[in-house]
Amino acid sequence: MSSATIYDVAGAAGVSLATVSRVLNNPEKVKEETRQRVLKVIKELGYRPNVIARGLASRKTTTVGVVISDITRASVAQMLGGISDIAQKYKYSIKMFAIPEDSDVLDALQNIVAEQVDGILYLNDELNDKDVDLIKRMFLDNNIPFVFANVVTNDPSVPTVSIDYYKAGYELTKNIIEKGAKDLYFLTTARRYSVNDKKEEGYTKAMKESNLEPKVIRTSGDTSINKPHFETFFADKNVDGAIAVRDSIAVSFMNTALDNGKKVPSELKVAGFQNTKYAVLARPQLTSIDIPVYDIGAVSMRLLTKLMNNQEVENIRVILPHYIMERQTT
Amino acid sequence: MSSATIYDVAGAAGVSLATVSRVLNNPEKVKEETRQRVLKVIKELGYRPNVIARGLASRKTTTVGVVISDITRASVAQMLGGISDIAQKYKYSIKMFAIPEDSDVLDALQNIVAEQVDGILYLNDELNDKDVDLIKRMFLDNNIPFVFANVVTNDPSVPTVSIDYYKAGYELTKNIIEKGAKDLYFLTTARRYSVNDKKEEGYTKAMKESNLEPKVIRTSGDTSINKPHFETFFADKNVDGAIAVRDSIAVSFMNTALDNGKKVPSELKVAGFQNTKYAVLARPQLTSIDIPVYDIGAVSMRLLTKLMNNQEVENIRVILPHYIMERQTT
DNA sequence: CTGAAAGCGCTTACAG
DNA sequence: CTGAAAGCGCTTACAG
Repeated sequence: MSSATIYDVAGAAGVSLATVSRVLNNPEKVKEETRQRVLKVIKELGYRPNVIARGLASRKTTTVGVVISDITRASVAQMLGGISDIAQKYKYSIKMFAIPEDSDVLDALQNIVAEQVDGILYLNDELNDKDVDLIKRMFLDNNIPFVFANVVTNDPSVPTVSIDYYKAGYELTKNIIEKGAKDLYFLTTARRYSVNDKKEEGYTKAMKESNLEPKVIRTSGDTSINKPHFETFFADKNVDGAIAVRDSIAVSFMNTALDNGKKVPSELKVAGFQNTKYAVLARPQLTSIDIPVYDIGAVSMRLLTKLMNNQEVENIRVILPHYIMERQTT
Repeated sequence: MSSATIYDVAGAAGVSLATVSRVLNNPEKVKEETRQRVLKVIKELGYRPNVIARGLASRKTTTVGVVISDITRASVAQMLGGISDIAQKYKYSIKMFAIPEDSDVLDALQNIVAEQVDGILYLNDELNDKDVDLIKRMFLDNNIPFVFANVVTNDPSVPTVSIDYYKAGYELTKNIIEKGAKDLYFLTTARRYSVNDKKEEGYTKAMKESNLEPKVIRTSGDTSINKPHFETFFADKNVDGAIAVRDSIAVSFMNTALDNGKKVPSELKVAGFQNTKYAVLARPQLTSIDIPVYDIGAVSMRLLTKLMNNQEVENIRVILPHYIMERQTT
């Protein structure tokens, strides 16, 4: 039942444990013949090195910590998919850490550091620049490589993979203005954080360029709370367009509009961000900014492997391309 | 920068490292006064035990492996949420293992075992009884506790947490028949596996009880492939009802029906399984079997902790309650 | 209640 | 190219 150890292999192959270790880690240093003999025994015994012992001896765990603040976000699963695929390729394991809502983030991160991960991936959290700075310092103090995935910050020293949210917000707004919207609203989350702020800046810029008044509505990310909020909206406001920071908010807004007799897209144009399944399954199908979520995960993980191995990295702030997926709502 | 070790603490507190270890693991064995002194030093130095060294020495890693075959499934994120919350409560870390599509599952599991996890959670995979049996034997051989979450099997010795899919399928079908559907189809995945097979059995039973002919359509789980498939459907078939094994399939079928001029629910009743956000955001809103996905994750993890600690478990096959969330499509 | 010592299963200079 | 030995940072009988 309990699996074979390196001693068992050494004994059966008639070599020292050091040689077995070399066969696994530095095969070129072992004579071909010996190597084959050891490899044969390894296979026969079904030996797999105990990664914990290896981790302690080598001070490398080949494990990365993935920090997730809100696991229910639609993008998390896809991002994890990208991370996982690349991690597998480079033989890294993934330890997942969900940070509970109202906990001390820095303390939670200390614990993650104590887990001896070789690097940390910090996923699309609702962080502002100050938060990022605090977290960055903590990682630096502990000398642990890190990458922020889908978190934006102005600090040029922070490794980041994301899209240009400012530009995306700008382009999407321009696009909808060109299609005729004038009373174009921007629906964002109540809580302010950098990713959504960037989208909003782009929106505001585009509106002003067209001499239109930016109108920002802050609402809950929770679609079930949105509905009553949106209901009151149509009673007292003129509105012929809406851009929401998430597809789910866009769809929920659109559904309320439809229930209130608005025609989409002729009377009201709607668009979202992320291009999730919601956008495709909605009727009419939702126009949305396509964000390469899987790629953000994959590229982040790739960047982290380079950082962990002290490889030369030309650019630690990667911007991935986005595009407007135009559908029936605009 | 590099954090303090147990030696540093012992030195600063004027005790042996054994005592420091006891303060952490068996505090009742240490004199109050000594304990306080050690605790104070621990806090001052910001000492956190190296979990890798602890794992090697104690042969317990307080880490569980979570095996996920298809991370893009809508339910995975929620299930991970439940798992994570309970794991945190019992101080377990989570290592995530995505099993690549066409890989050798048993070999992948061997690797997970080599990671020295204390237990394994196997998430809602598309497994049949034979697969489950193979996997179970592997875990047993390696003497590692495990729980299958949202996987059903007839083997009474396999710890499982899920809902009664047979009953759910039966009840949902009955419900829709009572509302008048006669040509009621069942849309399931091309690949056969136990969870969907159970739903189908329940459907078939209910249809036969009402002297209606069961009609099962196997289609892709991929909604983008479904559409052309469904298009041909309305050309040559009478259909006044459809139950799909997933919400996304149900919505995609309904949308095609709507495009083909069918009225929902008067001419066609539609229902799905899982009660995801898709069901709520769809128009008309979809009737669906509510599956407590978060709870399945949480209860699985709780069960696993008991198994890992050799606690008495009254029932290793937990069935959680489900209900029919009736909405506008039926 | 506390300490000295062995051991967990590996890696890695250091000799040879 | 290979082996003996130290060490990674802990836990845990065993003495006292």
